Amino acid sequence: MPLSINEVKKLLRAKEYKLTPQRQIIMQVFLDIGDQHLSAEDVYQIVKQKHPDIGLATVYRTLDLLSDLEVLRKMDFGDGRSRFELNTAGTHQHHHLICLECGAVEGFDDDLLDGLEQVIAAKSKFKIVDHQLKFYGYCQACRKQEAHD
Amino acid sequence: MPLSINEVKKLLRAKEYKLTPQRQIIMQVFLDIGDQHLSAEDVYQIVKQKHPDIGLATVYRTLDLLSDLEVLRKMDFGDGRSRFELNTAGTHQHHHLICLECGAVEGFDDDLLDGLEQVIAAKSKFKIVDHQLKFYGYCQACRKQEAHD
DNA sequence: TTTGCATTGATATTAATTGCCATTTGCGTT
DNA sequence: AACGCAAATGGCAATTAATATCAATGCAAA
Repeated sequence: MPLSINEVKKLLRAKEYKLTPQRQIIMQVFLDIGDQHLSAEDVYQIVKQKHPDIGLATVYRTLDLLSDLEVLRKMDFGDGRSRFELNTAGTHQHHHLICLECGAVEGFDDDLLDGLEQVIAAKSKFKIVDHQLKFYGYCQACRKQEAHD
Repeated sequence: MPLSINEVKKLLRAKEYKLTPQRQIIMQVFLDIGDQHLSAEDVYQIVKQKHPDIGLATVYRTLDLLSDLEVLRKMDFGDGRSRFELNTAGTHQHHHLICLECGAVEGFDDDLLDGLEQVIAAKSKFKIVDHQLKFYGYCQACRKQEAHD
């Protein structure tokens, strides 16, 4: 499902939230930028270019809200700040390769774990609704510069 | 390999580090406590009971050092602070179930992904050295209180 | 013992995020 | 179309984890 602003609006309304201009502007950033992951500060900088009067607190609040709605997905790459990206769950799962040298993050898609959720759920008492998989290693650029093989 | 203080000492010496009393005390916390994950603050509080003169900065430095040595493993559960636990890599991989309601974290072991690393490595240009898998859901206690099924 | 260097502990600092609150705005109701 | 009110916003203060700084300490080798 290629998420549109209107669909986001419906999701908001369903939980008694409003689609304010600020929320729309922030949402549009993700729709425009595609499958990239952005920090709150990233979003703030992008948004400020055309809308200098938007507040950083609003950016944080909106990102949290959109994450609650599962429109965005909040991620943590271990560098102290959260990243957000469009949640494309349902179609395929998005995972990440993180370079231990330079911190670069590369995404990749795979469905291999969909079955695994049920296995784990059966073993534990958890009702599992989502999962996140991260691989750590060395990216191509860093492998060339230093001997990591 | 059931890690002992002596093995840690060897690892330290191999990289020209010393096994200071503070480092030994902090390491012992993890050896005593078993497979639990602790935040830096947790470790600080535990250590202070018997050794009130130990500094928080030393705790942070030691946890980082032991993580570099791969004696500990630094983890992020998305609540803003890092956790550390004994690294049992080599035997089996340790993963986590995180409750979205109360934040409880439960560990579980599984080898299912060992083969997957090679598949991903082949598809990407990364040299993969580690991975981390987290499942999000609702723990048994929270499932009883609210309807999450 | 003396010198050198890693380590430590206290404190200051940084940086991300959240809290607070007065003001504004969207939106259903008149 | 104007009203009323809760929701939302923006600016800034406060919080919190983590790191940097630096003088003092302590261990190891000469």
